[in-house]
Amino acid sequence: MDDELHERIRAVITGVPAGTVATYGDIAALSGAPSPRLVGRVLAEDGHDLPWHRILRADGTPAPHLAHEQLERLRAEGVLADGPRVNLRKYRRQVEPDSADGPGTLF
DNA sequence: AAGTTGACTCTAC
DNA sequence: CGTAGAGCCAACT
Repeated sequence: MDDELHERIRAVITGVPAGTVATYGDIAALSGAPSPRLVGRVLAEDGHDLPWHRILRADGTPAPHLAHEQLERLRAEGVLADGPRVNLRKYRRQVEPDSADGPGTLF
């Protein structure tokens, strides 16, 4: 049943560390969701108890209708947004501090 | 059953 | 940086 997937998605979102952010695609990949859209659906339906404000779109901008509050909440957690956009490079999953590579080559 | 919709993403121009 | 199209999946009409 997809109930399990639903719960798994919730679990992954809950597991996102405070002060960091993740994209819908990330949640989808980590939870095994077939598509990022499912993540959005779960959040819309049952995200009231989850740290939904840590979930951003692939370009670092939050969903249009929530943008205002989301950025506000993130700011309260120490995630500083550059305009309407959040620096995914810096806050996304808190990637390793060093990749033996110059800037821009990460990921 | 077929068409829309939506807290999405990617590639192309 | 912007728009456009295609792919995507489950719920809703």
